[in-house]
Amino acid sequence: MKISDVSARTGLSIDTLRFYEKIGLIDPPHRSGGRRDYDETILAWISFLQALKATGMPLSQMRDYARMRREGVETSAPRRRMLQDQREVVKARIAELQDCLGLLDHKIENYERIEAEHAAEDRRKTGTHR
Amino acid sequence: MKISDVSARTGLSIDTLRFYEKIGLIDPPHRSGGRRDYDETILAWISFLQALKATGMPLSQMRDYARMRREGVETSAPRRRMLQDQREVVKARIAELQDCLGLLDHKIENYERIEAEHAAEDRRKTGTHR
DNA sequence: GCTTGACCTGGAGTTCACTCCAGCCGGTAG
DNA sequence: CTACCGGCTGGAGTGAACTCCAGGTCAAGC
Repeated sequence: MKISDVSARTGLSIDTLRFYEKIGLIDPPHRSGGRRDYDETILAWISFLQALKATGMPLSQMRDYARMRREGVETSAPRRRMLQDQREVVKARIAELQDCLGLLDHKIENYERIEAEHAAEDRRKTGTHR
Repeated sequence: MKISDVSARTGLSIDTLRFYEKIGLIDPPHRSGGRRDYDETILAWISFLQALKATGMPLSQMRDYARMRREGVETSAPRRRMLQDQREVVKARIAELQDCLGLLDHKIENYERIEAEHAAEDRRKTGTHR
């Protein structure tokens, strides 16, 4: 698979793929004629990276995870711990967002009330009552 | 209230408060002897800003909101719409994070399984079976 | 055989949201 | 009176995560 294929299938730009390789998130793929030649397994890994990113994990931590993954099964425990920690982060974030949702709902209701009053005011002024 | 008080009560640094003022998120407060002198109402506004920020809204949008707020009640509708849009953003983000949570749980279980097998393997090797 | 287009590299530039700094001022404690 | 503290300004610097660019290579199509 060419880099353009990986880009199309993952939604990451070609530049981002090379950037991720440079910082150690993605293993350097084989080359054919100087060009990167990825195998299919990269897609699952990238989609996992995208999920970690979606959780808000910084690239630096993702890089640590990727490094441990390369080191094999003996790093299983710390990797699991990383994911467990991240799960707590995500839970906390969800709770925070739910609080925000409540506040937004409250504010929106407030605006609706104000707009209704304002409209009533307008009707009274223009004499279009009832 | 001095800037250091506002900083202490909101958790925003003094630099951040001045920065928010510079970009138009916070109205320039009165000055006493050249120093900023905030009144209590600033606290509610900043806490609302912090909530918007927590939803992931960029400062540029928050600045638009702040500008409309200064313009008064006739901007009520667009402000309400902003908050409604942001509510959808937040809902989508919560859904995304919940998906991530599921993936993390799955991965963590996987690690637990692998670690259990690995431990079993170790016991067999060292002859400490059962 | 020449042009085109995809890919390569190293490095510079961008955006966002701060954060820090030098140099200045003015009120207060010793 | 002077030394210090907290605040002031304009502007530079930071870190994260890309994004873009110049200049080069190479295989394939016409």
